[in-house]
Amino acid sequence: MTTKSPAETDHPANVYAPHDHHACVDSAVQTAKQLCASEGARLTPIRQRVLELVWQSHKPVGAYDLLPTLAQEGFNSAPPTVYRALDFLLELGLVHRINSLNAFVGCSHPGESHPSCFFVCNQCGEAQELHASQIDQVSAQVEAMLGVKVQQQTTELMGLCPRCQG
Amino acid sequence: MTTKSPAETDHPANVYAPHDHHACVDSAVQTAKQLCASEGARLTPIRQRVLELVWQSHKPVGAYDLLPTLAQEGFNSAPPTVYRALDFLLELGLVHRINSLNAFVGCSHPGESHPSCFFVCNQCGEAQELHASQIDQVSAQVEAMLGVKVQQQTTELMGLCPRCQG
DNA sequence: CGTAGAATTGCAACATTATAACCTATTCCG
DNA sequence: CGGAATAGGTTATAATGTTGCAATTCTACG
Repeated sequence: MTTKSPAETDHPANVYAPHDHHACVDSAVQTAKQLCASEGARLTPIRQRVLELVWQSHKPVGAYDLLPTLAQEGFNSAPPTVYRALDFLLELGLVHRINSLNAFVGCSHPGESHPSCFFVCNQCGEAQELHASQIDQVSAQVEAMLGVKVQQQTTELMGLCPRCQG
Repeated sequence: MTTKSPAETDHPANVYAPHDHHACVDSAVQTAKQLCASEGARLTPIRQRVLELVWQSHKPVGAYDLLPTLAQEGFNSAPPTVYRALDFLLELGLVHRINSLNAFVGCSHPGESHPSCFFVCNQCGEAQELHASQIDQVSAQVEAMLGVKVQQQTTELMGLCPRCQG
């Protein structure tokens, strides 16, 4: 695989379309390594493995779902281990948390700080990260309306993906 | 208090400004009664009391926070009791759930189905429901972009309210 | 009325998700 | 090296939410 800058990642524009998912995982790990290098953060084996496991599919995954796999692979697998790895990945923006599901999913464009916005299929569970242009305008509009200062923003849309509508 | 249609409720446009909070609670209960009547739903004592308690402030409140008060007042106060009441109120759109806080807050405009959108102050914890015009356009934009069908939508903004920016 | 069916509530146990506290091991860097 | 900072191991527990079933209350309808 050729080296790419963090911005040029191999993620499909629509996860509900067929795609080479292997490339998703590879790309996520590559980007993570670069980001950690540039931030002086350490992508330890546990952290990298948790990142890979989160990326195993586009379905948000619960922290406890990761424990058995980590145990099988000889990693420590107590809850704090996984939560610490996830917290690390969250801080670097490598994963997002889907609050309505208590679950975690890989970020398709880490590095650039951005509001978290996902569509999640109610049936198959796959989540697509979005950069709807309207979303970015919301915080500005709200700041103007209320006189507040927005620090974080997350939007979660649920419904049926193209494959699950028929 | 004069009777009002559900649309004409007594809620301030900005909860961070001083307001007669008693009117918030009264209005919420009145609206709930009307809505239940028109829907053929039963606003039982527990359900009404839970609604009132959720409305005691504009801070989202955890389900377990309600248990001691209900117990003091002679209501049953096991978790299922509260969760059932909250589920009922959620279904009727009388309260919203703030997923990032695992907490519940009164809806200021029940009756009209709408996306849930809140600003929550990271410092004082008070939550303001919003009807940012951009928000309503997001689901249409996402449906067009991905070919999905959106069924629910929630947005949560966190930051500092006018009073807490000092 | 009065009873059948539906909705609601009481209750006990349990499941899931997340964190606290405390200690050891590793890594970084002067 | 040696001390500070970071990361990980371990145990226990907190916080949040659910299941299943029995008992009760309400409602509609004959």
